[in-house]
Amino acid sequence: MATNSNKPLNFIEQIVEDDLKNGLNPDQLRFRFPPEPNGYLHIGHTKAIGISFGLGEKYNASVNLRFDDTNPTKEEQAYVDAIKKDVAWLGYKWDKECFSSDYFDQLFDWAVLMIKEGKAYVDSQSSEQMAEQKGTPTQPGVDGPYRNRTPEQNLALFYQMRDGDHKAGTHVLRAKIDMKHTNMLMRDPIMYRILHAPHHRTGSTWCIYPMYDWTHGESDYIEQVSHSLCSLEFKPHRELYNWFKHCVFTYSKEDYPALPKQREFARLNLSYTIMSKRKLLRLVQEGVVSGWDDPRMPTISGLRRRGYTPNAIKKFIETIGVAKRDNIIDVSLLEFCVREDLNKTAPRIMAVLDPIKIVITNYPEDETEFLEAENNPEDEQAGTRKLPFSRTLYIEKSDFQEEANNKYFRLSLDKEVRLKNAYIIKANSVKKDKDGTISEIHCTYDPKSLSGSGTQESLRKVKGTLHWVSVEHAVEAEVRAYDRLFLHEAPDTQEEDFITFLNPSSLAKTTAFIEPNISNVKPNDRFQFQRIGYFCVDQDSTDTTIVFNKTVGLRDNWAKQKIKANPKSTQPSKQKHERKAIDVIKQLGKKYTNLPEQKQIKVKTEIQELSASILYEELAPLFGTAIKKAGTRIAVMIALKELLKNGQERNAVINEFIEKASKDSNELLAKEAKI
RNA sequence: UGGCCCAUGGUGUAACUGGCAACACGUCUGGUUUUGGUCCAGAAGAGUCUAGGUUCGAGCCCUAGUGGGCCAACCA
Repeated sequence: MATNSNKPLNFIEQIVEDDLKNGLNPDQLRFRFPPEPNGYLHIGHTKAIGISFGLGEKYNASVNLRFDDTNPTKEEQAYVDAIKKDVAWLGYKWDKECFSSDYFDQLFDWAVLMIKEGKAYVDSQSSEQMAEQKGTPTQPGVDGPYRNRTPEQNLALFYQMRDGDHKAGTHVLRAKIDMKHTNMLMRDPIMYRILHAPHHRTGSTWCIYPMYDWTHGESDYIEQVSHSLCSLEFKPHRELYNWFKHCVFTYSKEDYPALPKQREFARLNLSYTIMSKRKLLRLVQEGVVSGWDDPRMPTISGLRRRGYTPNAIKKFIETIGVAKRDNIIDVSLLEFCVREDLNKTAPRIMAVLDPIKIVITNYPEDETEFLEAENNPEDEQAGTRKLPFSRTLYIEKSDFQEEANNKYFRLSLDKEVRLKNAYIIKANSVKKDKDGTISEIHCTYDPKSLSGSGTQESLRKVKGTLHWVSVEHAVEAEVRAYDRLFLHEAPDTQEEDFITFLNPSSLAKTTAFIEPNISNVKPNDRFQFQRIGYFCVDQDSTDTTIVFNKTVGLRDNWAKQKIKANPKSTQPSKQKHERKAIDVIKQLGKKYTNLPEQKQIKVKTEIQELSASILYEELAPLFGTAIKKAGTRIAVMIALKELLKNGQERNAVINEFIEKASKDSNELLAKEAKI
């Protein structure tokens, strides 16, 4: 596998490398992505997917897709299917498709062994009672009344639980660990609960279901996963993960010789959006969005429908890195990644979103010309197409102002502008409605200025180039433009209900006029509407109306300039001089390292004395006692820091110090090196 | 009155395990351009949460503090 040797390793890769160095056989490397099928995958999952599958690719190791399906009340086959579709769409290939429910028998057998060993017991209290005995993070728990049932009693009850003899909530199986443990999860965690609910895979076979902690690690173990990677909030679970892991290892080390290792990374947070399945589900259920695949959703299916590409998403995940500190990544980075990809691949077309009519008065009434246009200037293979041009055209309303200053590169009266792939035109007059709104712009064109014709006129430079579309030939289409779903940068972190931060105008539907070369488009086809942004064909398109989703706008420096107030002040760093002085000392130290060992001690003292004495001489007048007391280099540091708070001439003083110190020290070093 | 984790430009990640804090996005300049896109060239912006300590030398090691996060579901 081609590993990027010059790219620094993230801390997880570091761990893998260390394990390999310490004797782990590369063949034993195995990873897994373990979603619960209770919702759709979102961009946050993509990070987890990218980490585990990325490791799989890097080390040529297999990666399982495992559905953590231990809670039948929340899980559905439909989610399983959606998840598989999303992972496959991203371009990852899993080795085995696994289900935690496949291990229910094995888990049960192990639980029986644990009961026999006295490591698990049946508790028959209410959840409230158990919660009370559990204590709090700051207070230890106490043992419950059923904690010392005999293995025989426990076993009998456990079988009854399995056989459906008890109602939900009456009994649970608990691991017997330590009710006073500082880690709450170790205070006799529940392993099984009774749930008379059908499971999407095991049907009504079971009425007891294992809990996350008593399933996840064991599933890793059964699949012989080497590195079980999850997000930071599972860190406290690691201790329990290891406890269970060692229990089952004693029962099955012949069958499953290797022990998995759980490691945790910080999950992804994206600005202006939420990343919790529960909250996303609420948006769907309350009809805030049209579904899990609404293009405003941060779900993979939403991003797909919005026009994002797997490449763009992968690039994004690669760029954000992996670490352990909380983070909020700005959406602008995601947007950069799609633009970068789409710029290279999306064919360009002309589309006018907010039209105003122009009439080219010196162009023949019923003539139509077909002009040649490049499909993608970034891709020579993309070829060209023909664009119909006629006397009456639409241009963008925002591309015309009756009067404008010369910062405005677009069309205004008596000014010239080029129509992309066509002619240079000049605006002569406007026609207005009774209420004063402009209904038509009357222009004249320069017939010799046709793009690509090679004439002198065609080579003339004009400031602006506009996109346009022939009124007669244009195709109408619905365009859906999206904005961030939330107005708050981090709606997840706020006390208030996240719903209150919804952006009321996150969706804007308009009718656009588009060049006619779009008759054969199909859903998911992506285009660049020139000068506007990237758009893709939505699945809602019909035979009569095409629907486009706006993926992302082009970068727009013009819009920025208009908004811009004033840039920040640029203050040079105040401490430049001080830093430089410190660097000199460091450099002297470095050179000293290169000396033979016997000389180091001698030179070291000399350097110290030297720098101290220089500073003393130069700075004592300014600082007096602080410096006088100091006989070592540390005093130099102190003095330099003091400088920060004092007089004006310090820069000159320090400059002198730097010069003198380096000169003298270098001489000294040179001399010592020679001797 | 606990345990665990984390702290580096505006954002996100680096820093070869101690040697002049780098990369990407974003921002700003200039150039090219028939997309105010792309591309090219350049700039500004942090001295690494604070205070001590170890060291010739600390973002990296030690101590204490501060700030943030996670942990008390028969959820995962």
